[in-house]
Amino acid sequence: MGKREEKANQTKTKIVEAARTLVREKGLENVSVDDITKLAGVAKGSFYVYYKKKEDIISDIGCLEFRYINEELEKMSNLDIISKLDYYFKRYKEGVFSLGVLITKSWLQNNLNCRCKLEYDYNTISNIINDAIKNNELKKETDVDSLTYRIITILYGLMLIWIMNGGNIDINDKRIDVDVYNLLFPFMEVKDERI
Amino acid sequence: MGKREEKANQTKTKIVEAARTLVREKGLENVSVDDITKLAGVAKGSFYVYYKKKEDIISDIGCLEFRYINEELEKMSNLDIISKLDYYFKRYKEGVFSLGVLITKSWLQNNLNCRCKLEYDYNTISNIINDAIKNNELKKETDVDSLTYRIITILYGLMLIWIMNGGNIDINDKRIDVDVYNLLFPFMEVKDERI
Amino acid sequence: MGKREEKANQTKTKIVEAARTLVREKGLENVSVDDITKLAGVAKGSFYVYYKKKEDIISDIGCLEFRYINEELEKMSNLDIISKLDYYFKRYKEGVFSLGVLITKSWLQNNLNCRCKLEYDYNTISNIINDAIKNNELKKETDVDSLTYRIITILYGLMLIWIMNGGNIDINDKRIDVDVYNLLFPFMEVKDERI
Amino acid sequence: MGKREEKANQTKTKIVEAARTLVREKGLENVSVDDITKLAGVAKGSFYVYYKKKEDIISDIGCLEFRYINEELEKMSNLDIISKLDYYFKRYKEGVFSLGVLITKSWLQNNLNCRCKLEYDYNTISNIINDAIKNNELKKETDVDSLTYRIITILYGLMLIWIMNGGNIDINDKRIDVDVYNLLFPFMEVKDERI
DNA sequence: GATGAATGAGCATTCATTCAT
DNA sequence: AATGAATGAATGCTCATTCAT
Repeated sequence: MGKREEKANQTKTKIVEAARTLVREKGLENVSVDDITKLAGVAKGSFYVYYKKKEDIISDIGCLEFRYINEELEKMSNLDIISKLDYYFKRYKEGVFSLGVLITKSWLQNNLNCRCKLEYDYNTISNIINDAIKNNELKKETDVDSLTYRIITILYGLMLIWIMNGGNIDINDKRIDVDVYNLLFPFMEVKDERI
Repeated sequence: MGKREEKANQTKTKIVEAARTLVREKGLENVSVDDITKLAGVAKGSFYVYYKKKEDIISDIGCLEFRYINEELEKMSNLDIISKLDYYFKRYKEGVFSLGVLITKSWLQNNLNCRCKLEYDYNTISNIINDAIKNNELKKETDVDSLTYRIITILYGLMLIWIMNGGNIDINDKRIDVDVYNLLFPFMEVKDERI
Repeated sequence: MGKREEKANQTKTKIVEAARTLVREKGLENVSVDDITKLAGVAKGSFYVYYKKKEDIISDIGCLEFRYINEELEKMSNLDIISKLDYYFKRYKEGVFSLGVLITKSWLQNNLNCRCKLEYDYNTISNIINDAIKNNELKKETDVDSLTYRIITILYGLMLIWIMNGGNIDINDKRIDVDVYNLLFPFMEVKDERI
Repeated sequence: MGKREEKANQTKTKIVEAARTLVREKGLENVSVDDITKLAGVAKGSFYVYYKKKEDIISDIGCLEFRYINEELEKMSNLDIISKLDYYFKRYKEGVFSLGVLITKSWLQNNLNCRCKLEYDYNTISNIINDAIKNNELKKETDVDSLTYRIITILYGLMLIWIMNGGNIDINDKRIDVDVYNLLFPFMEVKDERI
């Protein structure tokens, strides 16, 4: 990477980090491009070197956090589905938790119309389920589509509750706990003796 | 009702209906007070006769729809919990459905910071559960708080998925179907022979 | 006075008193006709029964206070000029004092363009001076016009200083004290032995 | 100065000059930002590049004029107090005169609540007086505070009279003339033989 | 690439005034 | 005389975006 390229990268990083800080505090709608570039210590115009529209920066702020989760999941292929989903729920909650209410809210609002996040999450979860079917953890006749949606529903429901609570809910609060075992119970191949 | 009062009512109705139409199409943030009053065929200032701030109209547009549900539930006290919750989920989806994506989105965004809706829904559902415990439908030791949150989680998750799909999901689509029986199974007093 | 007339008078009185209270607190420019009529407990339209324009109420609020002074002065014709002016300055300060900063400010601002107040005060003072000349208290060659202006200058200067201090100056504070004797000294017929 | 900077300066100047013209004609309250920028031939938004609020421009319009006076006074330290005060009154009147009624009125109204101008003028005048005491022009026991206020009272009274006359009073009109000698007479160290 | 002055459409909100009842 | 719903012009201010340097 040449010096020029390096400097450019620095500028972009400064902008993203400033934006992240401000959006976390006040939410995207209450942060102006002016605020961002001022905090970043760069010129207003520089913002538009990297982003066409103000909103375009959101994906750089928020998605990153969630992408980590999926990358980590890929390295856990040898674990059973319950462990994977437990982990997934745990990390998801941590993601929302660490991002803060407002950043999540902004991210939510700016993605509310596009299906991209939904599709992304769908793929992650359906992959986990398909793997489990291949490994005979879940019944062959499991309706992957339905089960995936059932899980996403819970995921998004948790996110919304957390936001509506203003973020004032502990990550381990039992009210937002998910009982993965009971969730999967009807679909499991070899019934466990538990219960 | 005198002539004056009647006319005043008409004016407010015109405004709410115009607002409803526009917000449904474009979302509150993209609708100006000017747009609303122009469509309603009244003066801009008339809007402020009835609402102090632009956002204040949202509750008149949206909340009504959801309140109906709860009123109806009260009339169903003789039914069993599964029927009640089935009905509740069905009506909730219909509510979101008939309101349209954007109106729901607006409503959501303008209520995201206050816990009022969460509390309202919490009360409705925990009442249903408590009734079921009294009627010996659910185990005495059921953790009402947890179960209520589990149901709300699904409710809100569904709402979010539906919105993220841009409203293009059929109300009967099995992906957003809720299996109330399985949901309650671990808490039921007399185990059914099913499964 | 008939019953009708009496009621009408009550309404007007309510309006003036409400306006007075509000203007005293916030200044006319920050008080709307709505505020006034709401506090008065009458309909907005009633305001326009008595006043053509919003500003028209100011004279009813403010001038009254100052008119008293002049009426009182007329009853003091037998006193010497120094007593009269001492009294005049004292009452003027009391007037500004009791009206409050904002009402005075409003009154000032709404009369800044018209000469009426200036003329009114001019007449009052020049009358006092002319009387004094007749009574041989002041020299026959006294330039009435100049002396009147000299006194008004001090009067208005005091008022302005008082306002600029936000009204937080004591009515007896020596900084806004006027030494009438020294002021008149060069114009007095029979030099006093004082000093 | 770079081209950019130079241009920026031009823009600000255009705005101030346009504002000055309009405020002189109609008073700040009757001039909109739109009017100003239209006359200046710049975009409305440009106004807010230089001023946060509309009122903020007043100081740029008005204060300048008065600051000149104080700067000039500093260069006159070798003159006697009567010359200095004569000069001060003369320049003050000229300042108000050249600013126009409405600009002064605006400036007055926007400073009426803050003591800054009063304090500024207080300092200027008390400096002159203290110098005079040091130079044995005035008695050592002179109450500086009182005398300063006495002078300011006249200053502000003159300003108010001038404004109330709609500016239609000649700067040399004897009615707004100040007899500095008589004003200082009681405080002078070595009594002149005049009178 | 970086800058930041300039833009100008856009918008929420206020409020004096009117007039039918 | 009293009402208060309706009016709609007026206005301060924001801010995403452009572009000459």
